[in-house]
Amino acid sequence: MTETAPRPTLEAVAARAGVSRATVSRVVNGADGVREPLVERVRQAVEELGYVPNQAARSLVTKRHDAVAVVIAEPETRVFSDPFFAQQLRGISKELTAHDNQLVLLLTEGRDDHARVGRYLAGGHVDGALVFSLHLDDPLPELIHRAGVPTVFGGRPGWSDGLLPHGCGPGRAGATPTPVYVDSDNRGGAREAVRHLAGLGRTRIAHITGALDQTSAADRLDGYRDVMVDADPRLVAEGDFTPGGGERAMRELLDRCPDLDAVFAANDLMAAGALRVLRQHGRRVPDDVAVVGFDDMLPVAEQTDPPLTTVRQDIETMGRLMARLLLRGLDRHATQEEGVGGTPSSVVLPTTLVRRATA
Amino acid sequence: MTETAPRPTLEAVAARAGVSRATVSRVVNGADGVREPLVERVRQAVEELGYVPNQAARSLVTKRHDAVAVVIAEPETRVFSDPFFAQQLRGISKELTAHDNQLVLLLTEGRDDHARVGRYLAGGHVDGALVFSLHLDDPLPELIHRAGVPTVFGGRPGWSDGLLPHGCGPGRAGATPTPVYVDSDNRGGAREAVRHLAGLGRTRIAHITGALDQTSAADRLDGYRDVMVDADPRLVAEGDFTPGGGERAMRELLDRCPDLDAVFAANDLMAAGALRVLRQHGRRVPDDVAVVGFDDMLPVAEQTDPPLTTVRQDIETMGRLMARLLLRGLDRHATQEEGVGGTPSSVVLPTTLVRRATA
DNA sequence: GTGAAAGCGCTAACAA
DNA sequence: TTGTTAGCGCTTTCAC
Repeated sequence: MTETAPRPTLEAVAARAGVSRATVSRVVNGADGVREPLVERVRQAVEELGYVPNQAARSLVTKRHDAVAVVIAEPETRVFSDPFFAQQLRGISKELTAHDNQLVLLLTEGRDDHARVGRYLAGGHVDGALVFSLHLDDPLPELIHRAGVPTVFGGRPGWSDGLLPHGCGPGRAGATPTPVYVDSDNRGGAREAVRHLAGLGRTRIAHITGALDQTSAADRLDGYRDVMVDADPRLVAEGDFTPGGGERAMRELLDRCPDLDAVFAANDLMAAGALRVLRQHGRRVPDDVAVVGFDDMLPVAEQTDPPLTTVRQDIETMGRLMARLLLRGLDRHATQEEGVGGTPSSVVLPTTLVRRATA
Repeated sequence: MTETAPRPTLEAVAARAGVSRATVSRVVNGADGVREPLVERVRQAVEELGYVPNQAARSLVTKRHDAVAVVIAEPETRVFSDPFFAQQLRGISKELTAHDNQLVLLLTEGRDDHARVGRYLAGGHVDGALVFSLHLDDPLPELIHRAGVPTVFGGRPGWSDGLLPHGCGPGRAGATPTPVYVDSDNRGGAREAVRHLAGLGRTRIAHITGALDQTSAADRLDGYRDVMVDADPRLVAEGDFTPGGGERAMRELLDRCPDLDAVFAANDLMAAGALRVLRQHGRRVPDDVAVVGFDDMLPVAEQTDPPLTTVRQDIETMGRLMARLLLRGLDRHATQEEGVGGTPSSVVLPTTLVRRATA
């Protein structure tokens, strides 16, 4: 299994190079003010001994970890099957590695996991956290808040309209924090989708919602209602952002309102499920029923039959932005220039309609 | 973004409870030998202060981290779209959390990432590593070896037949390590698949390989050849374990050998791709062409049309086993009982043929 | 420019 | 049973 020979320490390098620990530290950390020949000697000693700094020791004094946790409140099965997360993580990962930060992925399914994640964050393994796919009444924000870890949320948290859900923990933190988040203009995007369908002359426009305990789903529903002011409530069916959920919802809708002529699904995965059901029921798309999705997840939207018209949000950019916001906040923190660049605040990104063949 | 109030230390708790740091440490770590009333006082102080141990400080002295890295040598896009990884991670995750270990996921795409991962592992953030999806000539094993981190591989590493690829690093480690790995009986499973097809009376049996720089793909090809001793070499097309690769390979095969009557694909994803191409070309499955996959990835194998006959390997169990082997090894290490339970050694799991409709 | 020394927060001998 | 003490490996003043 590989043996664990004791790793060389700063001390060892210093001895070998014939200098003090302080000098080695300076060289290793790229501080200037060390004369060239010494630098060379130290470099060589480091090389020869295969020295790598012990991060625990370093963190103990610097209180930095150069690591950021990404917390996703979904079961593995979803995280690893919904391309949404892949894209978001890709964006985050790029930004973090560009700034030499490690990404630590934490998935939380159940209650036990929450406790574990809380301990991990509070244990000071990471400098900050990126949290997404929050659900209503999720204990996570409270936990994170108590852990005192700087955080940026992906998607507007459900409790942003006031206080944290369960009151503040002992000792930690002062005022109720204003959450910093990155989100798409879900409501606006939904409006655009539904208006597009209406512009096509459709009047019986149905909506398949996402999991309504997430703000993204609720916001898209609101957008739908903005346009369909007095819509038949039976035209709305609740989904859960999964293909299976989309199928179920579509069947339900077809059952309740056989005369529907359009469907706006809250994401592409559900739209794909809906398309399958429509085909099974002999409805032609877009002739009989027009369909619009949300996300523009390329591997999904381009592969459906026919290719999916959808609302595009730049997910990778959202990820990048989350990471950037967090790192900037950490920086600001470190350099004490509170308020110079201004406290980072939330960002809402615009969406665009991508026309393909389903509407 | 949340403020960072200084966290309370052991010292603070001790002061508040009116005991020594040692006692607090004992209580916090669940050591017995502390009298009940004191335990109570300490517990309360911990609670009141919201104390959480500083892991960096703890690791510095214990040299334990209760964290394990999972290293996957694939781009995010694949990791997050191939259910194989999801299942494996699920198994690993279950086993690790059962033993109170954190899972740290490290994805490595390119050369830069390798260096970063190497630094991370050598930096002593984790007690061990679980590595999979290794490719031939991957610098990872060498890096990990130099980092001196106990490791269990998922799938037999390509260099197991002798030494490490590039010679040993400076200072670290002694003898060439025998890699510990968990794998399926890829060759045996492939043989069974092909024999099954032969048993159906098929004679022009083609094979779509996986990425041949991975031992799993090479082993499955070997199994195919074991049965198809003097097969037409044109019956073998190279794929890459992705659906797109399966489609390409299938087209190639159809082009080269229009008379083929069966296909064994090295995984389900490629089999699904092959099925699509066969349908496009008007071949009926299994009447004209019988198809067998590998993996028995339920969300794939059961959803294909018709449902896929395939070689089942229990991926989640593989993951669990990898984690268990690693943890056991770490334990052994810690308790010095070298050799008592025997050094953990590799495991090869059996496969079974699952008959559905394609063969 | 370089080194000596203090101390980050914790655990683990060892004493009491 | 509890407290005292000595580091773990590193960074960082502060002298030289």
